[in-house]
Amino acid sequence: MSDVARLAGVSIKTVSRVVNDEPGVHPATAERVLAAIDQLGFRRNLGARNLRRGSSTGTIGMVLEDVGNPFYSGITRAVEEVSRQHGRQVLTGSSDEDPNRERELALEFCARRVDGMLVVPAGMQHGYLVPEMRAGMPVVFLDRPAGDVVADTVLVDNIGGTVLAVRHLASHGHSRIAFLGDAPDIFTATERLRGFREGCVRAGIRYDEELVSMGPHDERSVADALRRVLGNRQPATAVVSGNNRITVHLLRVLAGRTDRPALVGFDDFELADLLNPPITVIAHDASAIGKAAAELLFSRLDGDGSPPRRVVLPVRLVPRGSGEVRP
Amino acid sequence: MSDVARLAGVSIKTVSRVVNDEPGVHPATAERVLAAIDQLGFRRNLGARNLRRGSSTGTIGMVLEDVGNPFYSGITRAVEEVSRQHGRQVLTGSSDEDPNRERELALEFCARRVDGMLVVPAGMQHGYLVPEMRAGMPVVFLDRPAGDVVADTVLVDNIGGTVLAVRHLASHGHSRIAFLGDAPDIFTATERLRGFREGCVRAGIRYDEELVSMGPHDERSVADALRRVLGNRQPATAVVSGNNRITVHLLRVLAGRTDRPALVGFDDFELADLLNPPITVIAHDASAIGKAAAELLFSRLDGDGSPPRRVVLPVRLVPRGSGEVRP
DNA sequence: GGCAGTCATGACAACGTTGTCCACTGCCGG
DNA sequence: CCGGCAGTGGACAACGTTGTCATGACTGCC
Repeated sequence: MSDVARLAGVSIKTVSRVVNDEPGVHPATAERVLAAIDQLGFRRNLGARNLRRGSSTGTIGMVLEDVGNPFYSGITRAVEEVSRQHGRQVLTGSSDEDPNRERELALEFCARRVDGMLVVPAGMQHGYLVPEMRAGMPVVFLDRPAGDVVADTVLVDNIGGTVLAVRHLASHGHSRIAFLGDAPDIFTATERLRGFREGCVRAGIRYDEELVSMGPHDERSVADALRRVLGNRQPATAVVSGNNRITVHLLRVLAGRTDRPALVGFDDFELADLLNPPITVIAHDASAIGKAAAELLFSRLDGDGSPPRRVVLPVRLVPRGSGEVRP
Repeated sequence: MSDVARLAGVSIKTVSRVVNDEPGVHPATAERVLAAIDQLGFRRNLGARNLRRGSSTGTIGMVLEDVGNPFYSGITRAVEEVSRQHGRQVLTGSSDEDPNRERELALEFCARRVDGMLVVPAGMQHGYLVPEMRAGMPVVFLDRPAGDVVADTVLVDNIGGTVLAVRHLASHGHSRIAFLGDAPDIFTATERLRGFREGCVRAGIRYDEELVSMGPHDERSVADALRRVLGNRQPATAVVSGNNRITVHLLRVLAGRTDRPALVGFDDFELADLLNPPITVIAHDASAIGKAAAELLFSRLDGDGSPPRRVVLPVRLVPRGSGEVRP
């Protein structure tokens, strides 16, 4: 900046005035300054600016499980969109379900003085965020609630979703329904299992633990689980899958078989409608989650001091065929 | 920091020494300082630190087309991974193919003093980056080359890919092959078209402009284009699709028809193998692109001053069925 | 001509941190 | 008893900006 000032023959403060569009600079002077800026390729240092002004850094942080997963990248996209409208950039990091990594990323973002943070919790302990939150940094948790702090949270109706799935399958005559879910330390997994159980009760079906297999799941473990529930003395005639990845594994395993059980998957996914049979899913909108969470975050940044909110977004069953099979 | 110093009864410099693990602090003193830090929830301001040290900001910027697109989110994930190994955070932004937005994002990242930048070009003019590059900021372009600057670039073998696709279809007896590509101002689109043409020549097939439709494409325009090439006096018996989104649109359009042409799609996508018929694709690895680009960037940051490189990653044809149909 | 009132500009401090350099305390050997 | 040395701690400047306030040159008016 002082280089620019020297070249334009003005003081550094005048350059500052020009780059900040402050009034009170003679047009001819401004012209000279702009020319100098252009010639030197000067770009003001936002870090220094933020330091001096004590103002926001213009960034928000986002910790999620895996940007590579279409579900989370959909969320990311929506968050980016809302952030743009509010003039903020987004720092992202993937935790890979590792609580330490989540913590590391979140604290790193704090040190960078993000204006706010969106977190898809990997672990159950979030006490480490309390000092920041007390210092005024808003945090919104997405997809899963925080372990041990009260904070804004955006969830989908996990329980309602699996209740719907079971009801749907039961209404098509299934009474032996299996559930393949994610690892039980993941909030959404246990909620969906709970909904599954509740759905069984409401539909008057016996809840059979032998038909439940909780992850972590890869293709092989899904194959094993499927073999088990289908090879049972009283085999399952339908399966509810706990998330999009498990559904995909399941589809790949089922591709080789002829005795395909009915299937309802939690989470919608691209091309589900073009498979044979098309896959019935519990759909919810990833971008809606991102949008709701980001908007909640920005309302906090705009001074909304109301008590922490818990937003639960609705899910809907999209019947496509795979769940309408009769046993 | 001065609060911490006051609470611990030391000078602010001593606190600095403690947080930086500098030698020359009495263990008992360090203990007191750490306790004070913990009690106050102090987190050092990385912005100020970087300003003072004139060191790297520990961030890299990444401008891409749309994080929500699985192809780019795969790249993002790989970039994140490599960046983590090099101790950097990643700022991302989606340009939506808008050159102005790309420029805006890139300059914003520059103002934040990112250590380096990865750019999927939306436009053809990148002169605006020259000052930064001259000032030592490495930039690597991905998926498409920069318009008017010489710089590191990571591409896939677009031409080779469509040549392969045409050869494959021709070897199954097709001689009337259509090409549905993206907008011609997108580098990959014209390259793939060029490969298509070249493939026709090599296979001894007549290249017929009436069978080519360049986008931008949505589902409706794909349907129109398909109707045109199939309704031709000499209808196409096979289609090459120019990218994953066009392929998906095409699949949705084709779902209703019985006279399905053979199909080879550029870009692999999840579940392509589970469709009926399974979709033959020109596959390349999104994460390999991200990894290669990020590693190139970090090698520049580590001082590699060799001339700009152009890395072209191989593609391969994955035969699955949709391309093996006979006319 | 003098005086208030504008306008354009600049000097200086401060943001939170760290590097440099100096000062103090003991303690040792001569 | 003193000089020097090792081990500590602190004062101060600087990073690149911007907010505050002061300065100086003009203008218009009595």
